[in-house]
Amino acid sequence: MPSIKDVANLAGVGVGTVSRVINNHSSVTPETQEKVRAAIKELNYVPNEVARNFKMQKSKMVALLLPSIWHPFFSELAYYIEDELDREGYKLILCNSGGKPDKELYYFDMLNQNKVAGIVGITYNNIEDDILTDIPIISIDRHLGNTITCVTSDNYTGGRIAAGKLIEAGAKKVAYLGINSAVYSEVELRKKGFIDEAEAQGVEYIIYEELDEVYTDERFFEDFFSLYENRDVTGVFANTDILAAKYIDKAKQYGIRTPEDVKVIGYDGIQDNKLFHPILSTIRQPVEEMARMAIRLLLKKINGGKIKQDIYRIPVMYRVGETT
Amino acid sequence: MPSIKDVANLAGVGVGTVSRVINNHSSVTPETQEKVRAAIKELNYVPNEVARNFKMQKSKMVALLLPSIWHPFFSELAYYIEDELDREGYKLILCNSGGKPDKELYYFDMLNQNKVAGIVGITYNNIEDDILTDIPIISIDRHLGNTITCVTSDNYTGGRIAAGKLIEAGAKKVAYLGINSAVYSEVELRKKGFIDEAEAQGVEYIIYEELDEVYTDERFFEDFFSLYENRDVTGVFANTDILAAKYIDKAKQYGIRTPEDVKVIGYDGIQDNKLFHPILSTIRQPVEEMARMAIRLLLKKINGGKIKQDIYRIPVMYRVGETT
DNA sequence: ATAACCCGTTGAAACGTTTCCATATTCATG
DNA sequence: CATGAATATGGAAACGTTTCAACGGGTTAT
Repeated sequence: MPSIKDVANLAGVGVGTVSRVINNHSSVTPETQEKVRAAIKELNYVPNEVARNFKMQKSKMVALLLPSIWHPFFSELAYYIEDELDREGYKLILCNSGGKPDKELYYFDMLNQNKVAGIVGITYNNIEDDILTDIPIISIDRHLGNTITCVTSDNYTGGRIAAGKLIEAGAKKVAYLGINSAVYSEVELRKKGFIDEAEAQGVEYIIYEELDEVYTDERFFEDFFSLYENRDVTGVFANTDILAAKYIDKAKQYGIRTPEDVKVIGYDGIQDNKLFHPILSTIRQPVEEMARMAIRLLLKKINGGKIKQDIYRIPVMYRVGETT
Repeated sequence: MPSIKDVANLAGVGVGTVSRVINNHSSVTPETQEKVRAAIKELNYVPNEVARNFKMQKSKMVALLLPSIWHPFFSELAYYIEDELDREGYKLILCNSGGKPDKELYYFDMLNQNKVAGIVGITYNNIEDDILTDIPIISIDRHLGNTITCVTSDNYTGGRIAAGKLIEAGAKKVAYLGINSAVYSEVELRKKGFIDEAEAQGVEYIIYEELDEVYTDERFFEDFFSLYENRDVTGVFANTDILAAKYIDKAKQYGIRTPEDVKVIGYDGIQDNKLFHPILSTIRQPVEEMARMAIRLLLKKINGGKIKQDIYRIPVMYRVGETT
């Protein structure tokens, strides 16, 4: 494997000159450039990126740390993140934490050792400031503390729209269904928007949540349907699409039909084709914009730029399906 | 950021000793070890993995090159691949080629420069031998040439099972539906198995394919349904789940009901919950086994091991859904 | 004619590891 | 006690790149 030195020798120039030709830094005369390029071609030389990273003490690698790439929301996000990174010449390292705090810490440690240029973190715990010495980090969909810039969808407005659309579709009593991990604070805004809209319109509402994931889905829904005051709910806003689909499935077992008896709206917009039913009415997160925005902000940080806001909220859209 | 030298100085030992303690290579007395560990702790030293990679002329990074992580089949695969790699202390670089040959080459080039330890390639073109100087590579689901070891599901048996199950479910005339890229040779076996089983059972069959992707889905199905000889098909084996779902959707528009009028079986098994309908009857690819097998083989290659077979076929399973 | 300057170029130093050879120490053996 | 073997440690070299101080030669200004 030829090195820059071999190129320099063959071309009859110094290594510095070769380096400057490769990176076209300062000026090199056209003749010299030609000689160098010829030598590169002849030797089939390719720059050793690892050596470069080492010398520069930084790499063009960005890590994406998320619970599971298997989840369709995250895989879509990852797709756009990789695309945006690639446009800027960065590589993506993928890390599945499984949502486990210790695995997240383990990965932070590893990324630290590997001197990645930056991290996009979709974590379930707060990130301690002292974990990351000086690696820029952006979070998506989770507000992790004021030091870390966060890109998220406009959860509050999403909640308001959801309530509004349910009511518009004829719901007289609406319910918010949520399963959250405790530190996942940003999602609370979906609830808040929902409540505010229901109250603004004077419609009765219920909040039904499971925060600590001690319940199984089974128990969660069993309890919901057995509670007397939930009997006359005619509009349901589930805080994720998956939860909405689970609700619809369970409801059917109780003889409650969607959308005839109850209107349902989810959140995320993970269905990207119309092949499987029910097609959920949902608050669509602008995944592509979130991904690209996150990367642009991250690269700005990497390049020493200052970022003004600490939360960027991208507008959501209501997407009508078969469940309202 | 402290280096190994700082640790050595503080501990009052040589750099070699520190290195040996970190990697516990040859013997170091317990006392010396203790001194070194204390110094490491005090300085908050973490080994610089980039420098190590540089010196060793190899990294613990493996690249996964695939058309799109967004596709549920690939995202499941990626999940298990990352998991298996992580167990062995390897990191995963994710590359979406979009199925574009030039992007694939571009990535190969990049990975070459970055001296990744190995590549899992799910590509749409044949990989030229000369592209990869000496990076071990494994392909999944695509047989790319005899030099490259391939892990795949047992496509032939899958095809036979599909035909068998359709006939068992009462189909009198069966059809194979396929959309393939031309070099994607391994999938041909699904067709071959299908044909062999239909012939073995003496059942009439049709092969309906689109190889070059010049048709839109629209045209593909329009032509299928308008062909006279396709009218009495009562069993359809689509070579992917997505294609099966599209077929069912289109068929409905023509007044053909599934499974009443036609039984449908897909291939892949991408649905991992029972929330969306129709739940496809399908030939389930053993994604997890394929992923782990691929990584185990790749790591074996990386560590200089010899691999006996050049194709590893993992058994498939028939998973019954609502469409047969 | 000399000084000052500019431009293109050179090559050594440095980045943080691992490895290997040399040296120092310990220990067992005769 | 002398010798040799085994064990423990130190430190220089090397990996391939970038960068920077220094240099040479040509041009311009004085």
